[in-house]
Amino acid sequence: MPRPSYTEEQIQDMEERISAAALHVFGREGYRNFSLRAVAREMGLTAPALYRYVDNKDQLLAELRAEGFRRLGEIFRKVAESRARPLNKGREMLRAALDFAVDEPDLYRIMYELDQGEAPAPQWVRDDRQTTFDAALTIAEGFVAAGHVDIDPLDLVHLWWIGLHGLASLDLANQLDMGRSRDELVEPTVALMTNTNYLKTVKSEPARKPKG
Amino acid sequence: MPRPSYTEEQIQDMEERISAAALHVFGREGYRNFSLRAVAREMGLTAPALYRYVDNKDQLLAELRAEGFRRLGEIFRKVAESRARPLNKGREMLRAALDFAVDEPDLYRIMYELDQGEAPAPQWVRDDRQTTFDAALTIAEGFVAAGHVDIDPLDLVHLWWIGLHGLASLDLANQLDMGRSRDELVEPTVALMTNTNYLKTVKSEPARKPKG
DNA sequence: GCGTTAATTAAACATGATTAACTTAACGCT
DNA sequence: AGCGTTAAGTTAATCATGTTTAATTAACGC
Repeated sequence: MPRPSYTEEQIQDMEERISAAALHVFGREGYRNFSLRAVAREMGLTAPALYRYVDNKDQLLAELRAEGFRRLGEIFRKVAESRARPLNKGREMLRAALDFAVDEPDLYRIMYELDQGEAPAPQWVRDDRQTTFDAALTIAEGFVAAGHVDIDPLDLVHLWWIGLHGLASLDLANQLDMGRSRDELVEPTVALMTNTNYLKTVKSEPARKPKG
Repeated sequence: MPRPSYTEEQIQDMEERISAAALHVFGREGYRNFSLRAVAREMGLTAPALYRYVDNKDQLLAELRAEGFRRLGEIFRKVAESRARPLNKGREMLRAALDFAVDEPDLYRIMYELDQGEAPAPQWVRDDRQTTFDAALTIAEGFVAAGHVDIDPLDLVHLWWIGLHGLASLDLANQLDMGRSRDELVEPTVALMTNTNYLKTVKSEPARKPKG
């Protein structure tokens, strides 16, 4: 006899509309001025109404972050399933991830600039991240298995991740204004990260004691 | 006959106390909860009092950012002036910068996570950043001049910067929880960034068309 | 103590996150 | 049609924030 709750579809639709609006607001207002009220305004609602679908601001951002990782994972999986040679799969993956950062700067920012020291990401976000990472790891394993390099695949993904994120992050932070642009750096970075000579010797470097 | 203004020293002292308090608060509260009022409380003042020394919140953060770049530049210059061989200078620089990020995580975060898309850094901050970058460039030039690699020094510093920031940033964002820790990645990263075989071939890689 | 002006505070305003209380709308039932 | 029930949404309220304006206090030379 009571008014029925929204169906699962309706709720999901609502959540998607909120995500879309949030992303839109984030892109327009930036990190500092991103507010739930603005998201609500964007949707023609009042802010408290959002609380029926979102626990709080952090959770909404976490939602977006998880979605970002999922999308990136999808991209990785597509590369992994392509019939390119392992060497090129590695390179394509790096380029694709950089493209993702350029195409979805807001999403990328949310993915990586959020839990900096503050509350760590909730487990379900980490799970999505792990899945994405695993897809990349698969590609690295193929790369190593093809005999291109002599390195633990897990080390290799990490190095890829570092190069990838370093370039993407500096670019999005508008710090690449010192003589070389992102476009000029993509290929050198990709080359460095997948240069087989380079990587073969990484392991044989004499160990240095860390720090002081 | 009127009460005299603070001397230059007093003002500078005040500014330093504000910076110190701000950094302290930032470290304690994180980015999201960093507030001028908290800084004022920390100093036993009220928030409006700060406005005599600081234009606004953004400017205070910009101040900290500039100081961060200056400190990092000091570190680079020390390495540059050491009598190590050019190859090792490059490696020491990378390690020193990573140490800096670990020792001053708050400063590092402010340096790189701030003007993400929003208002770009004011010119005086960029100037300090440029000076720091130039110090690193000097080291890269020595590295190249020593014949270790065949690459434009400007490209090389950028690659260094990318690797450096990639690792530091992922670490500070608490994202290195997927099998390899920061400590385990420092040396492989440094090695990759200064491996002479690796870099010699970067230039000769066939160019790929960027993006789509 | 007095006048003057710097340093600081108290008050105020606008915006934000979040919660609580209220209103409205949509159903099943009679 | 009207009632009971409950979901969805709104309004009102609380508290923290950045920032500005109007006091207030403090330190000096006289």
